[in-house]
Amino acid sequence: MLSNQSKYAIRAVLYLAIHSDVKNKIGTKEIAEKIDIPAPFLAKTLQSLSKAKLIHSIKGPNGGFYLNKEDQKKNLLDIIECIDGLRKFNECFIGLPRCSDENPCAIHHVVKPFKESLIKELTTNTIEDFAKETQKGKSFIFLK
Amino acid sequence: MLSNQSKYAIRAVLYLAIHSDVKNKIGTKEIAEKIDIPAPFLAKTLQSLSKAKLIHSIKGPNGGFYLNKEDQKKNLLDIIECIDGLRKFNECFIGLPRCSDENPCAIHHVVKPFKESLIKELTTNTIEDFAKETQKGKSFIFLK
DNA sequence: ATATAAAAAGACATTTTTATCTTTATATTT
DNA sequence: AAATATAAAGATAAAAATGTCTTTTTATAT
Repeated sequence: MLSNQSKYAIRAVLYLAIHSDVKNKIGTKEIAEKIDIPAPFLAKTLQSLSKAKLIHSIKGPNGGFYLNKEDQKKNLLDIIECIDGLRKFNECFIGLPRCSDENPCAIHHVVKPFKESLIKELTTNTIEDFAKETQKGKSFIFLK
Repeated sequence: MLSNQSKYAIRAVLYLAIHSDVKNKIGTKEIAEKIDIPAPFLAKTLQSLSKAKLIHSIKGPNGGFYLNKEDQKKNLLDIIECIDGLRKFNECFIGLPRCSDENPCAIHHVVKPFKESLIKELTTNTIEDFAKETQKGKSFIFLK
């Protein structure tokens, strides 16, 4: 479904949502260790998110990545869009170039409702919302 | 979501469901042209399906691929399982190794219902069912 | 029997994704 | 101002997915 990179991005952003703010920046090494993903690849990933202003960063000693208040209000589809693009979500399940409601592929009507509701879930819930559930101990972003 | 190969497999199988039977075998070239996908890659794909007995084939002059009555009763998840495996459907949306109902990832509860219903749709409808809708002109397996 | 047409099998090539390493730029601290 | 820690950028490497080509096997038709 998602690329590894998008998965890493989501986990890293949720980690930042829980543990960082403007006063507490976090480096790639810590994040990579805590959510158990390759550090150099994560660095690349966070750079992309930072360039897109979905997260923020400061260089130098005591620098690192963090989410500000606005960043917390973004949603997971913003993250996915930045890393993978939305093609995956929009394109036809069996790869027809012009599949649409008017000219549906053989399984269009079976797949469409799930796509739509999934997108709705990923856009109406904020990063903060997901982070809060994890902070309450109701869900996890790492599991060994 | 699905790999290209799975998408090709589904389209090819639906093509065979509509156009083939034991008396009317179809070669890779015809299928590839009709559903607009690379012929050699399709050949590989059909060989895998054939090996798994999800479709059938005969070598030699007038040989080719076809679906028998039993094959028509199989479902699309069988096809996907043969080509991609089911890992994609079972694994955690954000890549946690031990994500489960008891230890859910941060978005487990948001994603789970869609996965389950999608799997249900892909298993309860047969290949024949999808083919019939296409034969009625209500859906397509190629679209230029 | 022989020739032929098709799938099956296997080797090869390309592209994309994933991952790592090195250098550069920049804030911060001393 | 200098040293340092960190992100940013860029180059390289490895693995997986996608796609192509060649050879072998086998059923059919002649």
